[in-house]
Amino acid sequence: MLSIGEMSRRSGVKVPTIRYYEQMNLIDAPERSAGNQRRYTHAALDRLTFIRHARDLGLSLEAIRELVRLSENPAMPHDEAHRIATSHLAAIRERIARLKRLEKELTRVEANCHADQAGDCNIMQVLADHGRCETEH
Amino acid sequence: MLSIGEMSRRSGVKVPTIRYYEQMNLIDAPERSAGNQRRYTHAALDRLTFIRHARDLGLSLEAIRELVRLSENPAMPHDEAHRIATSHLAAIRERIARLKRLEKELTRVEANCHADQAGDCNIMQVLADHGRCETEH
DNA sequence: TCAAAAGCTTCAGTCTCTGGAGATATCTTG
DNA sequence: CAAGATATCTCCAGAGACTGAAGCTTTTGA
Repeated sequence: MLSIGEMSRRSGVKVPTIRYYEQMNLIDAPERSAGNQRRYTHAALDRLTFIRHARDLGLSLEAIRELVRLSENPAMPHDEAHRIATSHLAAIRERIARLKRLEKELTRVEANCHADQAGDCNIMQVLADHGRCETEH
Repeated sequence: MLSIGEMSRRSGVKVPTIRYYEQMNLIDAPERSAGNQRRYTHAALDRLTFIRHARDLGLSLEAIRELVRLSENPAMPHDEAHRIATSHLAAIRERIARLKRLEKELTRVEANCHADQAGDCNIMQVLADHGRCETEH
């Protein structure tokens, strides 16, 4: 049995956020100790980690709620889960591509920016010039 | 002179968001038409695009406000701008790495998921198993 | 055993938008 | 030029996803 702090440490989700997820019905209310403190199972930790990763992926809590529901109901056809998850894939790829470009530029900047004034600083250039990039917005 | 809708189309920032940025002092209040509608210069469009990209990068509006202030004051040393921007670089790289991993896995899933039930669906596996991944949280 | 650390509930606040209502302005086309 | 469609205006409320503080109780560990 894990305390909420232990859950937080292991999942990377902050304590108040875990309570928030419980309130939002993303995770089940766990058992309580004699003194009314939350005590989680390892299954609960797995679910929380699942949520954490789905959030990293950019899924909304609503989408995650749907996925969680489906995963608890494994007799249900998976088309729905697929639809929810894949509907985010294009957006994710777009985000990755943009971030990768910016990362490359920023890395270059970091390596060789020797300007003495903000106006000459590459970082400004990167952020400003990127406006003329080919990505459609 | 650009209308707010034109600004929105060209920058990819929604109309209410542009007004919000004005209210938050991220962009200057533009001139108005005789009928009180906002009319923007191309410089304003550049600035908005700058903000858009900085947001994509994950900078907070507060950080952007600082950068904007610096970029308007090009006589000021750029260490500050550098500090603000580079302070996000590690986090960005981390995000990219995580997203890349997940994208790879999701792509694989998309290509060959033929399960009939949610319990067998790779997407669930990906999200759940990723909990055992090497990334520290 | 007893103090420090962790947890509890409640509630308010933050950040970054986003949308609706109702009124006004601008553009387009007949 | 008139009229109708479309775009803007302001104001305000709400959403989504947390986050933190206050004041109190429980657990832990030296």
